Amino acid sequence: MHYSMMFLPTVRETPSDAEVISHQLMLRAGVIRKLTSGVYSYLPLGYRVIRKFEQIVREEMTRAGAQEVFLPTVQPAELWQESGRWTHYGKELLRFRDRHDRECCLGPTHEEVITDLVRNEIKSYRQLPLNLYQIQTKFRDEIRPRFGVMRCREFGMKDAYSFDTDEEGAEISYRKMFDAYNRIFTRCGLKFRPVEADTGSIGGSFSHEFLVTADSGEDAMVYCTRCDYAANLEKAEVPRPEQKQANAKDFLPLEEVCTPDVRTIEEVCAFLKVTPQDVIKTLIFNADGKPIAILIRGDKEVNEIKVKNFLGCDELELAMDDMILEVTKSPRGFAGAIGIKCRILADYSLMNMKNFVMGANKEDHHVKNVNFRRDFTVKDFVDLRAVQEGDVCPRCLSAMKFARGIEVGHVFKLGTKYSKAMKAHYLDKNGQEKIMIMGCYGIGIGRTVAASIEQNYDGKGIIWPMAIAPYQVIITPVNVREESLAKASEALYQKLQGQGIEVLLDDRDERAGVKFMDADLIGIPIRITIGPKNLAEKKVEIKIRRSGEVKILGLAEVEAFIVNTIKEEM
RNA sequence: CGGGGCGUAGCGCAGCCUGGCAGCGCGCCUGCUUUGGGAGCAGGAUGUCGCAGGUUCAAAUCCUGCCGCCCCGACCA
Repeated sequence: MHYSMMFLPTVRETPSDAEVISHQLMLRAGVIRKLTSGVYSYLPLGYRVIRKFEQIVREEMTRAGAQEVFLPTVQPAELWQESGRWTHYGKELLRFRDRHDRECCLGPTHEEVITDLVRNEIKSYRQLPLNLYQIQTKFRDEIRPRFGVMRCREFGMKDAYSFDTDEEGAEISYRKMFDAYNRIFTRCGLKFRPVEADTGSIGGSFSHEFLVTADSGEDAMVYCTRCDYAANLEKAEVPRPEQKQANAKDFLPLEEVCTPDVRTIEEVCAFLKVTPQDVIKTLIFNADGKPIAILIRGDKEVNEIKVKNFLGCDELELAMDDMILEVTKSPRGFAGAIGIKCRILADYSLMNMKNFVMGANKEDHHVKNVNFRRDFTVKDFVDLRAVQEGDVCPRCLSAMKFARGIEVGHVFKLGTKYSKAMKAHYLDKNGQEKIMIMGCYGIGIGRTVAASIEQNYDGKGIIWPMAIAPYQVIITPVNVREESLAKASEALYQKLQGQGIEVLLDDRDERAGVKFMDADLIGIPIRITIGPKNLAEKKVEIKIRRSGEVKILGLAEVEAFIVNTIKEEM
């Protein structure tokens, strides 16, 4: 491509509304432009990157045995009503009516459509397993789009869906996708980590997120410093402490104390001269309209997702004052387990506590020296708390570290959530009707590209990894008005293109400095500078964008060197 | 949806408080000079000051309503 012909608007100044580096650089380097909130156009340079990444995804999907399909964007409400998600998906699902007043939506994901397709065509175990994937635009009406293409409303996504006859088959399908994802992100030169994750509204039983490590990432994870345990913070488990037999002889007498206007843990500790480790927090939640009390040690925080998953409820929020009054007979700030009028869940952190402090379910009162069994009983201790700095690995008890990342891929074992609701059945060897076992596997296309920039940039601009670079080489004649330079550049351009190399020839009548700046900004991995001094000796300069390394090579050696360098970096 | 901010030339912004000629830098166009890290000089074009209404002799500026965008939170994966 000749740069002078290319629609590649670069911008010197940083647009004021771009917060993260990838967003700023994508705008500056002419990769994307915004149309409206959360909706972006990809310009030629950006679209080349997208297509290169998609190509890698296609190759690895094919290698893993998946077949590409192309599915509708507009979907009828009936399908979503069948799966139950018409009511459950919420406002992110953009709904509208067509001219016949039929309810429709824009597909935010395609489980319903694919399940419908497969149930209509697949009848026998002989036709399974099957893995179909699509690379398409999806729409989620995000409450607040942000970070450019990273969290937007309209976005490109690869989704694969697997159908198996049984659990073992589903495990194999899942593993294949898991491996494929590792290959895909490795090929793109990304530093990433698969972590155990919560399944959220997609549903299902088991899941991994692929997080590209970046401080700007929206996801927090913990990982073990010794074994390979890594989990999203929402999912991260806490090891179950060993339960020691409490000796009733150590129990001090229960004592109610007046604590006027003392509500928070800090206030209680200051007032009673105890530490947060001596106090039990009693939090009243509203779970689908029913009150539930969560007991947790004063220095810990509740992980609401764990509570939600344990209860299997749809909605969970801290209770309003009227509900608190109803179950504790006291205002907010004095809840405790003794005599409370609702179900109680206790976190692991309480297991070996004795003589602790908690609310008295009475205004301006707390109780001291509370003990299990004697004062109240807990059926079972559950892991309900948010992992904190200092927590150890649930698998091997070694130290864990915190990190942030960008979710670029997510694999789910769906089980029968959709196949059951939508009756995706097949006949097994014995002529028995069985439900298919499903999995789904997504990759955010634009988001991965943005994540790659978050990991590959410097003060001058983007540094594309070779595998997804829009062009592998940029040829920069220092002055196109000098015919010898222009000619030599054009000749080299033709020669490299003949080798199948993707080359951008900067034939603009611009000053050298401008061209260098643009070449750095748009992040082409290899720059060949053609200047008068070197050319007089039949030499050119090669500069590697990432390392800044410079080489002077004879014209005859250039081709081999470039071919080699590209091969090494792919 | 709650809180905050912004909307003035293609981009980045000043002007608004205290009403009185529509500005600056970059970019763009023309010419000359310059040509290996965002050139210099000279000349030039570009505005529904987000939209609508109101106050006023006079509104970018004050008032009301609406729209759009950004940030924080809630939400979502």
